[in-house]
Amino acid sequence: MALQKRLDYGFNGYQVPPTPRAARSVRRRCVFKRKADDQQMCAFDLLATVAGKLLLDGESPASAHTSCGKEQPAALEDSFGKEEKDENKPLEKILPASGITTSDCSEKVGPAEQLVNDDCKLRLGIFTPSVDVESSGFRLPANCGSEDESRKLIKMETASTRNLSISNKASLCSSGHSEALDRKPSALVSPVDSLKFPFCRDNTPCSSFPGNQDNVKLVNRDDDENSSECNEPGTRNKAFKPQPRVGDRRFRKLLASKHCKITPNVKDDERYNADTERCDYLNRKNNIKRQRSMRDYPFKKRKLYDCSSVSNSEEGVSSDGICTVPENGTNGGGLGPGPTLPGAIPNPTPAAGGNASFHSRNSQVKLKIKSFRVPELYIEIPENATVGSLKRTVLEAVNAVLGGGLRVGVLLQGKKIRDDNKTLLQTGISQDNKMDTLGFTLEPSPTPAPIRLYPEDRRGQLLCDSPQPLARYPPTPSITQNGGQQRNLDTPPDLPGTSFNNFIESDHDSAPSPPGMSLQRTTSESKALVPVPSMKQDALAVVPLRKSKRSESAQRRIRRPFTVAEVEALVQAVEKLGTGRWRDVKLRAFDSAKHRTYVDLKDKWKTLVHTARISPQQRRGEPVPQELLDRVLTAHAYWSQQQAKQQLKSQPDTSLLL
DNA sequence: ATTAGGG
DNA sequence: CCCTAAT
Repeated sequence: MALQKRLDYGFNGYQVPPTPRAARSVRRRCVFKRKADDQQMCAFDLLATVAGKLLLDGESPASAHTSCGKEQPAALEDSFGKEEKDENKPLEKILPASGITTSDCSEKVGPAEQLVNDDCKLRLGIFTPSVDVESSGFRLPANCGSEDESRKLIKMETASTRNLSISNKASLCSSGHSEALDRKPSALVSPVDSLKFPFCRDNTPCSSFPGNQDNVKLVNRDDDENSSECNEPGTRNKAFKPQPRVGDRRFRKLLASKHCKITPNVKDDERYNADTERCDYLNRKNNIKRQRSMRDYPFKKRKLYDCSSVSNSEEGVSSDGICTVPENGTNGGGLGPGPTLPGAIPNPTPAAGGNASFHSRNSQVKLKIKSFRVPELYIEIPENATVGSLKRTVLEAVNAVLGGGLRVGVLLQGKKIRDDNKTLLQTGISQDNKMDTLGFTLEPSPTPAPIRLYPEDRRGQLLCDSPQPLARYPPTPSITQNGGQQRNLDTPPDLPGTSFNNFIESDHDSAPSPPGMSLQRTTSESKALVPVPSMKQDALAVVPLRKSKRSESAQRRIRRPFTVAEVEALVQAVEKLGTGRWRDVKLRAFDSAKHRTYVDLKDKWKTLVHTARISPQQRRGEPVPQELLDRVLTAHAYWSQQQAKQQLKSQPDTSLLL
């Protein structure tokens, strides 16, 4: 690196040590650095600050953009709005023209900066597809006092994102109440206004199975090698792992969920926070649904997956006591575990001093969150890296942030509302005149056990103090996750923008984004956002130091569920070759799928056989056509028999003896 | 390097 | 998917 010049996209966050794999990869490096003074903060803090402006319905129709452009996800956009198409082109070649420069980014970023020579910061913005309010808006049943207007539609505009000055975050964090901090826009921001990340992409690498005949070979572009190294498990930053699960789900829901209803019931929130373990299922489900809907989002949650696994271990280890407990303490006293139906009327949560009377009426407040913007990311990448790698790097960075576990904060008139138990009415959110000042922020979720960099940090208190999001989007109750079939009607998993995971995962494909989704530049950034100090970040920040048992050794490979096409290829190959010849099967049908080893195929077959034997209701993951499963059983039976015969022949003695 | 099977 | 044992 000494010789190499790096671009540093700023994200005031954490540093992510290159994973072994990344290290090996000469091509690029991704390093997240956090500012020196910001060491203890978690990147998430910064990133996640998002503010939203709520507009009353109809207030500014123009602002509601629902169209979705087709852009590549994570496409690097130069300042001119022109997208660099050649991913293989070295950055240095395009940078000058693109406005991304290596020029002067003088700010020191912190300890890590030794690695960095030049810092160029790009602002990253993430845009969620606008969601139709009607169908997708969040509904917040609120107890309404005087006015019974049944519903207010609120459109939330993208809030502007700003960099938080982190200097005194300590105070910020600890102070229990929100102060609107004022942040100054970071000087680091490069000319590049923002990178846009469409949430809605529909690239499906998915392969329709090509060959119908005998030799089916999957053309798998899923090469590990080519795909971003960053995405590779090994490359993945472990630092981020801790938060993923919860955040993942939550985030997804926040972003995309249509039909999400949020009940004011705080308790629900709490409950949801607690459940971090179902992410996998959720993800899986999402994938499935997605496919069913014909929208294959290429990105799978590869990273998240890894992250979670790692993080978990970390969590367990972390001694801070920061708990993994999501947020209980303060408000949610006893959240009943039982799932609350979305439509259920929230129990009035008597906040201290709250007006119990209010809850008698429920007015619905509809909110539409058009997009969230991710504040700043620092990315370090070699100058000669390709655009494609840059994209992946950015994607990874964003993913790390988003997938790390987010929670939502609610700001009203610049103040953070910490009491989750208050009703919208009580806080004034339901009042029209205050809608404008309503903002949402994304904050790192405290849930994942953070690993702290500095032992002495005051993280503990911070965590405790952390504000409770007013309206957190409740993840679908366990129902959804368990029964593959049954899902909450209110939360269709399929939304394009919904799964961030997917987004992240697909490094290779750059399919066109699904119609309807657009990336728009947020013009409103300037307004609306209220500064939110990030506090719990500490937890996140910790990550870098963590040494997981695994960290040193090879990392677990990313989970890559077999697609139906792959299954078909496998079945076909096995039908022909039989079981026990996995190497041949691999060569025959998965020769190009570098990430599928013969062991994987063997394992898959094993699971397929199992899957075929269990009832459809018990099956999880992407549904495999019954027809294929039947073939699996047939082939399995046949080859098992063959095998038996073989053995019989080879060892007649045995039979004789018996 | 493969195969088989348990975890 | 991982890990191991046995080939």
